[in-house]
Amino acid sequence: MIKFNRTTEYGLMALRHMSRKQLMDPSEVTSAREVADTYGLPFEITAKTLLRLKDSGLIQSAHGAKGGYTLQKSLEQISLAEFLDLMEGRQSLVACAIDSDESLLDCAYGNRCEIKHVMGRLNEKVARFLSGIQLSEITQESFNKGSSP
Amino acid sequence: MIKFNRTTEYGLMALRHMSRKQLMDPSEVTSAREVADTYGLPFEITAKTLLRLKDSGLIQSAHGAKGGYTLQKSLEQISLAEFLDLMEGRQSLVACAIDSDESLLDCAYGNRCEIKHVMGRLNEKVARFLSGIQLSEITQESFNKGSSP
DNA sequence: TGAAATCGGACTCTAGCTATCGTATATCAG
DNA sequence: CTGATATACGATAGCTAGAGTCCGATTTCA
Ligand code: FES
Ligand code: FES
Repeated sequence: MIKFNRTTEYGLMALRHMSRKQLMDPSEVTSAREVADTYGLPFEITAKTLLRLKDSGLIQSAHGAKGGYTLQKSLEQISLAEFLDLMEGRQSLVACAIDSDESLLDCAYGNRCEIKHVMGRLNEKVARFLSGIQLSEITQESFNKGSSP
Repeated sequence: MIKFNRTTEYGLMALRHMSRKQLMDPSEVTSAREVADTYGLPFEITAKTLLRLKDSGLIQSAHGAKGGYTLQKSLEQISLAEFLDLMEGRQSLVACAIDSDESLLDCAYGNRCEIKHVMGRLNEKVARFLSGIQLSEITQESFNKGSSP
């Protein structure tokens, strides 16, 4: 149903790591090697993940020895929806209802399926839900525990 | 991020079909062949899907010619969370946080990962969100369009 | 000059989703 | 009784995306 892929989680772990480090000294840089070694992650994938975060504008990079990454955007300004878009690409509940318009693209049953429109609206509902979650809620401890159980 | 698999959508299409049919005459039965032919779905998978719905107690089966399936449970009593559990198995945002307890099972980074607890709470939040959606909202037209944008 | 870092591509391996085939069993109509 | 139409069930193949690995190029600091 709903599941993060590995790179998404690696990215969250890295962002949390950098966020905590830069709380004290904002000039501190973090290398992919450091993140991988700290948490036991595969180095190459960690490097690719950080590169992706950099290409997305979330972090900054510095080449060469003593180089590494630093946070560029405040994690309060990024929603989980945006982050998932960046890491895993825009997804949809069903293949043919990413947007209400470009629907029939890769769905063979688009013309006969009667639940497409409903799926589109449900999709928007999910997107709103994910947009309401700040990345800082995840990378910091103290994630809102009790709501209405 | 979040995506239904095919059998889940086939199941929803079938439930909607049966629901509409039985609105007028509750004694009407629906065969897998009928569903598959109506919507152009592969027959074998449709049959397997309906069988799964029957094993889950959502629908009833009648063997032999003139046999088929009939709705057993009211679709208002089933949440999207339950349905996804039935169709795709209990899933989690991350591999190691299905429940707050049995966490470290199949996650290699469980001991070092610092976002596991947060992921667990986020997972519960998603579950509450999906539990708040009735299956009838999907199988009927008129899915709640505007909430808080 | 070498070590450490970002950058980039190509490749394998695997698990899970999707689909198909074949077969057994049950029921109704004639 | 027989054939048509159902459900029920298992085995299997193809495919795709995810995850991980390997190799190389470039940049920068000491
Ligand atoms: S939304 Fe694609 S077949 Fe229904
Ligand atoms: S929750 Fe599994 S590694 Fe973080």
